Amino acid sequence: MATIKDVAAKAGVSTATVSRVLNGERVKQETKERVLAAIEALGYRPNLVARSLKTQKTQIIGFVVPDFGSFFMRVAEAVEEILNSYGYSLIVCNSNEDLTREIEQVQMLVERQVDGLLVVPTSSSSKHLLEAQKKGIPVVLVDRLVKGMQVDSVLVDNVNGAYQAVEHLVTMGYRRIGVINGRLEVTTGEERYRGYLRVFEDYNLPIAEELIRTGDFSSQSGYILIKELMALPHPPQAVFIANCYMTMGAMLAISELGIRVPEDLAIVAFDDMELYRIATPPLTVVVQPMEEIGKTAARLIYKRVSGDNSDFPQMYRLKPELVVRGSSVPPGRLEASSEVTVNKVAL
Amino acid sequence: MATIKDVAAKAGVSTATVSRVLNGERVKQETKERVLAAIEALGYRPNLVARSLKTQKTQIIGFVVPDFGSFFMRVAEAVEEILNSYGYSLIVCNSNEDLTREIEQVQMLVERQVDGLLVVPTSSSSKHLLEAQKKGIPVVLVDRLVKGMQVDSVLVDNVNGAYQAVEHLVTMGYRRIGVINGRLEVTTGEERYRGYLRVFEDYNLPIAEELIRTGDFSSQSGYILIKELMALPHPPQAVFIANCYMTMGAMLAISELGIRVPEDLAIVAFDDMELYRIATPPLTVVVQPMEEIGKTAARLIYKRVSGDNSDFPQMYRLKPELVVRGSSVPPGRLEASSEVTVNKVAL
DNA sequence: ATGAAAGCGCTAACAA
DNA sequence: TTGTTAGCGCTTTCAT
Repeated sequence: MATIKDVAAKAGVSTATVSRVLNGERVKQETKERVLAAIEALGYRPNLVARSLKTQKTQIIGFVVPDFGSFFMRVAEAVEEILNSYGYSLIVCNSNEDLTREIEQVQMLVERQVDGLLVVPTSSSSKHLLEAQKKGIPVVLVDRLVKGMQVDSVLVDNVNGAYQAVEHLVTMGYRRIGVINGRLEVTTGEERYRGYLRVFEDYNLPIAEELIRTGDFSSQSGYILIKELMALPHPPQAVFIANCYMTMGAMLAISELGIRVPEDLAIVAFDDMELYRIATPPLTVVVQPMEEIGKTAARLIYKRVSGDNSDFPQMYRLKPELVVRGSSVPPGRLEASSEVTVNKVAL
Repeated sequence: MATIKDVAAKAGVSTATVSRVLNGERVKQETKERVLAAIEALGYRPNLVARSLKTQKTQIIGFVVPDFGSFFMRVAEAVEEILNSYGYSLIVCNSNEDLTREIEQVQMLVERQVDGLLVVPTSSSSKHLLEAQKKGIPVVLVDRLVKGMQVDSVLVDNVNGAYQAVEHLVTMGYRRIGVINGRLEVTTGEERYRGYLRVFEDYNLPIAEELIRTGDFSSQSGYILIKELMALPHPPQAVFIANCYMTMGAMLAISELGIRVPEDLAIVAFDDMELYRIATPPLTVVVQPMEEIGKTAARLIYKRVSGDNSDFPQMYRLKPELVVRGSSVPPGRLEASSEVTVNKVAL
């Protein structure tokens, strides 16, 4: 492959001049044209690896996500778009919700000299992230927090999101409200659970321990736990499910069991997915601003890699939104179920 | 950050020796231990950018996909897993189903000196891919083909997949069968349409032109086109929808219109999604082997970057599978609708 | 078994 | 405005 030397030779100039043309520095118009012609003729493309070694900047941001599911990929899509517009590339890595793998991926990204790191931590272990910071690599936590670490973060107000969801059920008159939690050692799981509890506190309602189940965010656990709940001698009348994968599993179980929603069981879920709208009935959900999470995280890491360390550590708490659809209606007037849908179709 | 020089100094050896330890070459046990101790003490990690510049290999594979939706991400997940096990990293880029962007992404990946390229082409334009090949970068096409180009590819047998889907409807007795096609200039779109047509040919059935609609793979086009079809004076009794996003849009329209499935309209869709199983009724689909596509593509590109050019150009045609669920039942016995589900739940 | 030294392709002082 | 040159951190002959 042609190098800058070949171009220099062909254009009859030094490599420095070619470099200047490449980087848009001042070069005499005529020289510039000769260089450009040589580049064109040779089909020359700069070697970004060499450039990175020299400049000590790769223009790459690493993004470690726990899975390639729709939630994080919608975030990643927004991140990539913003970052590309700034001239950065994104490497998205899958930690598989596994700390060991997360550590490996972070280490690999550090060795690849990424300029910055976006991480959705799988646990509260922070050693590998601290190390990255120590090496001067800015880190921004996305969606989840690692406690006791000074770090930028872009999060969602999970407590109040869950609160709204459960409060919605309570104000409609439900009392036996179950919950399918995610992993409590992950902040999103813990916070959503806290939101659930807080409603009972605020409304001075008793909590039925047997209606509280803790899964691991997987659809499998949603499937199992909803079955456990519904097999109870006195099953819940409503349930709050803490993330989209568990909701998926729960809905499958529900359709297998022939449980009618919302007649037998009202549902409010955290996270929205396109298909929830075409479920029968469409699901009431707490929608997270995925695109905004991505854009905010991208802008923040860009700010840091650009050397702006003001307001460190910066924390964004984006607000989720309750969207009431057919899966939750007042226990009194179930006939109206199909009319409760209030979401605007946004294809 | 510590470099190999620092390690060498600390261990009292040359950088060459440190490099040998790093790369597992023969070094006296005692020396090795001293080097390892120095590495540990300094928290040294090799700079992969420098290594890449020297070895002319980045151990990175680029993967350009048209979107970050569940289909391609499931493929990407499998690709990453295999590639990581070979010591390679993956950069997934979004072309947004847009040729200009695809060209930019390919160019960027080439400049970043990726060792190999996986591409889901957005069109039959091949110039940028030929250029990459010319520079010695192996290219493997995934899911879609570019005609008139000598290139490795991992594809699905779309013609027979679509054929099975439509034949299933025909053998059940349906005759007025509509189709919502994807982009015909993309091979998957064209091949699935061909499969549809071939059934009518083979069964010597007349084709109703007004039941053939061509969209662009987006859920929006599915939404619009199913409405067009159902607004016909003589609407179809069954419809074949050529990909998952259009199916999503179509199902939303169907639920809005209050059309009953399969009573008013039987549906067979290309692509499976987890949520199709919890739709009412669950959807009959042609399932693509996403994981196998990813693994096959990963293994093939690995073979090429490893210098094995045997059997070039190699083409895999993986077989999709028809899974009959509740959205398609013989028009005669609709009462049985909920019993036809034959898929095994695989959570 | 180990070290010296060249060089991968580029950028950035510094000189001219 | 342009050229000369050093050097980013690593690997890899070639010597020793």
